[in-house]
Amino acid sequence: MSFETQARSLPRQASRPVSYVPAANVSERARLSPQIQVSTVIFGLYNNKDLWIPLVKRIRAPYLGQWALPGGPLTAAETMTDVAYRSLKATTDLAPAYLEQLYAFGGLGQQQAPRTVSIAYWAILPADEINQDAHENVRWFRADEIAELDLAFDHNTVIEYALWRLRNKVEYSSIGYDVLGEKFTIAQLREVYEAILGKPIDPGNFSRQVRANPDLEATEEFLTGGKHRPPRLYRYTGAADRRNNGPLSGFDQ
Amino acid sequence: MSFETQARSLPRQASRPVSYVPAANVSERARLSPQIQVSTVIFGLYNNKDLWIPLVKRIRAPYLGQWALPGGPLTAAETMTDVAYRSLKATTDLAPAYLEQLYAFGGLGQQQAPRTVSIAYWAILPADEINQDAHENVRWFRADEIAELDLAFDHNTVIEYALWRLRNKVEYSSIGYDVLGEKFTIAQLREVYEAILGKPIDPGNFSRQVRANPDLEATEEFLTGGKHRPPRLYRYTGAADRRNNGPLSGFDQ
DNA sequence: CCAATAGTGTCTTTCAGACAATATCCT
DNA sequence: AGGATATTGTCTGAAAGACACTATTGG
Repeated sequence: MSFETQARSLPRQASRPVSYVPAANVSERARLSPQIQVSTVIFGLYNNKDLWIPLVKRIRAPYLGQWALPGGPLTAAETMTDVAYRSLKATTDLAPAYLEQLYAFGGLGQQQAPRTVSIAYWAILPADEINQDAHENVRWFRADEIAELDLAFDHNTVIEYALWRLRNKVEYSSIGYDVLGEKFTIAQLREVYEAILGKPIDPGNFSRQVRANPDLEATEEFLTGGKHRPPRLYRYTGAADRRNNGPLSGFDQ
Repeated sequence: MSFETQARSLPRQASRPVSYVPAANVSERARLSPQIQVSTVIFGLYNNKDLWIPLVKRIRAPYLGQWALPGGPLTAAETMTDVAYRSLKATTDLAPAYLEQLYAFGGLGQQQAPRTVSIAYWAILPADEINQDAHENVRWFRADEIAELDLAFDHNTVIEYALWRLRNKVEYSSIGYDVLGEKFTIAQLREVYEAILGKPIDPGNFSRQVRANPDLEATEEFLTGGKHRPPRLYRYTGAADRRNNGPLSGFDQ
């Protein structure tokens, strides 16, 4: 059986074999190879209500004076997550509840010399307190308002993509639990989801769905102090599971 | 209302503010910054039946003589996809039906000097013919058999992750259509899915589900020649939609 | 007619979501 | 008691999957 096919979504080029890409010697490679930069989109849940992102004001060219993602250059002795943690600490003083690589950006046509490849990470901070005034040259912005700003480099795109990934991921991974403390109420978890997704969720349905997860363990404690029926506290017992990042779970780069 | 929380999944460090990561001067950066390598996991559908991946035999240290993903160094004048396309051409002579970035790998502890960051891409080839003997030092392996090999670098991990992404993505993106020609039968599309997912799919249910997609247009042509009722040919009219890569669709890096 | 695949019908189960009803605390 | 949120109950509709059945060709 033979089915003829025609056009393709990408042009098919018939050409003679090209030999395997040759390697340059070390000094030539140093001249040719772009620099590597690590940037991090940091999501903070302020009062469990809204999503905020800290940006840093550029203090040198290019894009001097514009807002940019925190980050720094990758040196030979560090992993990329080392650099990501370092810029997290420099801008927020907090350790993230979750950190993962987003994408490697490295188009040409940037206003930069030497040419730079930027590895973007995204992180989410624990949900209690975030000090919005800790550091100079750092300002927190609501995630939804950033689209209106004109950021340095292609950082508008990076943030838009990070937000998309976060909102997708909260639905099927454990980051909702990572953001909370050891014990939490279903309503607190729901607030995290609502803040990330930016929309209200039916409390009854949410409670049922979430409690169907065998990794969620009911404690015998209840949270008192509200002027209503006290909600039960739960604990998340799920292992670092494959769903978060597939075969890359726990892979520290 | 105040909910006390305790432990976290990652340790919280209270520490004094760290100043923003300083930039080194250009010559120092060249010394410190790792080299950038682009590698590509190429998926080929041989006879629409199985998934195959081409590997290249290393002809220099490190890992001399072991199988590795095709790739090459990133130079200042190229985009990363340029390099990916180039290694595609060098190993298969075919243009891919789909190409996307996978992950940036750059852990320490590699047997390499200078330290290297490797940007991995994955690609899938159109589904008709694949010449398995075109190039020297290139050999095609069944995707499922590669786990038993001992590849160079961390390429076993890279391939495992690429396979995971491909299998996830075929369910909700348009790559199934991208692999086929302009007109195709539902059975051909099903074979692509079966090859990628590695399991049989019920023909009746698959047909219904796929035809529920408004981007699939029935033509008035039928494919004759089989010794059975001739199947109708279909055409995919979907635009490059956001579902493939979220806000990054069409972003060429 | 028979073999083989295309395509349809039907039934079951699962799950998300809307929304009403009940439970239990605080003041 | 009344306010407020927690938690449960019930219903509906969408969608996936199992599987039987009909349709249409070539031989």
